[in-house]
Amino acid sequence: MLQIYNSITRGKSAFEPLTPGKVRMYVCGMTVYDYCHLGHARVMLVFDMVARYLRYSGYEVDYVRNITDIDDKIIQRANENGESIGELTARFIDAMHEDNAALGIEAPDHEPRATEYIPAIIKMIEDLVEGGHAYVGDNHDVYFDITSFKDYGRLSGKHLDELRAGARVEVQESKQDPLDFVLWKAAKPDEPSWDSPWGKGRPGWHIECSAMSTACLGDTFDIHGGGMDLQFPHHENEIAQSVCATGQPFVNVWMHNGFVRVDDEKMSKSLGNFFTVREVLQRYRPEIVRFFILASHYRSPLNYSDENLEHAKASLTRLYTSLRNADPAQGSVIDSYVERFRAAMDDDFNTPEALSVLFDLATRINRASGSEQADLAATLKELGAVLGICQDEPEAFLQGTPTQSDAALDSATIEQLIEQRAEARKRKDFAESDRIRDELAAQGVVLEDTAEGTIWRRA
RNA sequence: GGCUGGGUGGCAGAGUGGUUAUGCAGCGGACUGCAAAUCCGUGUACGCCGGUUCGAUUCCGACCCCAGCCUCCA
Repeated sequence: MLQIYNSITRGKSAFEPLTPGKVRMYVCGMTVYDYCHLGHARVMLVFDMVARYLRYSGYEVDYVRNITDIDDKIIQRANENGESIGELTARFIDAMHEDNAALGIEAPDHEPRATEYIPAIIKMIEDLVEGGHAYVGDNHDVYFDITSFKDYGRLSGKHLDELRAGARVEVQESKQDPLDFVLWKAAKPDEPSWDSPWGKGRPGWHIECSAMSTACLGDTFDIHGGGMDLQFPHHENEIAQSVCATGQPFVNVWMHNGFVRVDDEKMSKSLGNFFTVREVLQRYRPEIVRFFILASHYRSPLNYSDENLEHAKASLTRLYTSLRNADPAQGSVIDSYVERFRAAMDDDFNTPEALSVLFDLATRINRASGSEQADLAATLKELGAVLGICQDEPEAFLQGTPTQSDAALDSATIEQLIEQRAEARKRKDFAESDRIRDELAAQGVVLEDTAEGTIWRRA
C-alpha cells in the first residue's frame, strides 16, 4: 500500500486516487527565461520518478507539468536581449527539453503553456469576481480577496494576522488587504497583453497554475507537486483560487521536494550560486546526476558538491560492474527483491532504501553464477528501470568518456596499449607491462586482468 | 519574531522502542607476477538535558544549532 507524505496534513497517509487505477498529477514547472539549474532538475527528476513508480505500480498516470511563458522576468530578459518574448521562451523551452532528455526524464503527458490558456484564466477570474472572491482595483488590476477564503494559510500553517505582522510587502494602494494577490495585471505600455473584461492585461502567476491544472485534470485531482519554496504563497494561492472558483476540493495530496543546496545554502538564481544542468553535464554523465538526486529522499535537502557526485559515480560503477559478467536477458525477475523494493518505494518514495535493494542484488550477482546470477541481474535491471538507472550496457557505462569535450584516449588506442602490455606480460617483462598500465592510469584508464583477458574501464 | 522541516558512525544517507541499512573511504584476509575488480571478515553512530519505560538514537518536554518560508524563486 502506497503511503505518501501530504504537506497539507503534515503526515503520511495511504494513497487512494479519486478514480481507481488512475492518477492525475500536476507539477509546477519552469518559468522559461534561462537555462534549467540543478534545482529545476531535481523537481523534474523527482516527479519523473513518482510517475514511473506509479505506473510500475499499475496506475494509469496523467502527468501535467506546466510552462510559465509570460511573466515579468521573461519580459525583462527579452528586452535586455533585444529579442521577442516568443523567441526567448522558445529557446529556453527547447533547452529544457534537451536537458530533460539528457537526464532520462520522460516527457509529461501534457505541458500546457500559460499563453495558450488565457481564455481559461480569464474565465476563472470572472468566476472569482462574480463569486465575490476578487475585485478590480483602482489601477485596473484584479485582486483576490484573501478574507473571502476561510482556509487561507492551511497548507503553509500560517495565520493571516501573523502574515500581516511579518509582511514585508509594500503596501499597495489598490489592494484592500496587503495580503491580497494579483490575478490580472493591467497592461503597461509596450508589454504583451490580452483583452479581458477588465481591459488589456496579462495573468498573474498563481492563477495560471489554477487554470491550467483545472483545465487539464478537472476541478479536483490527486497529486500536486513542486519545490518547497512554492508552498507559500504560490500553492496557498492556488488552493484559494481553485476552491473559490469551482466550489470543489482542489487537490488531495500536496508533494514538495527539498532543495538543492550549495555549501548549505539554497541554490537559487537570486543568490547566484546555481549550476545549470548543462554545466553539470559537462562534468558528469546524466545517469550519475540522476543517481545523485535519487540517492537522498526527495523531501530532504541535497547538497551539491563534487565529492557527492563522485560518490554517485562510484556507486553506479559498482552496480554496473556487477552486471558486467551477468546476462540479465537470460534471467527472470525474483519476486522477493521486487517486494522489498516496493516496500521501500511504497513508503513515501524512499529511493535511498530502494537503492539499497539494488546494492544487495549487486553483491549477490558478484557471488553467484549461471541461471541464479542471470535471475539476479534481470531483477536488478528491472528495478533499475523504475528509477531510470542501470539500463545502459555495462561496458558503455564503464568505458564512457567522462566529459563531452575531453581529449580522452580513444578505445582503439587503449586496446592497442593493452595488446602491447599483454606481449610484455607474456615475456614476463613486468616492468614494461606495469609502465603501460601506469601510463593508462595516468589517462584515467583502469585495467583489470581476468581469466578471459584484460578488460578496462575509465576511472 | 511567526510558521515549516531537520540535527545519525571519517563522508554521503536510510531506518528503528531491545536484533546488519546501504554506498564510498579505512583496516585484516583470499585471489593476483604486482595491481584492479570481486569475495570473506571488521565499525557498538544517532545534537544537549530531563522524563516515560525492564530497556530510547527511536516516544514526551525543555534547550542549543542548522535550513526553508513569511518578497520573485523548483
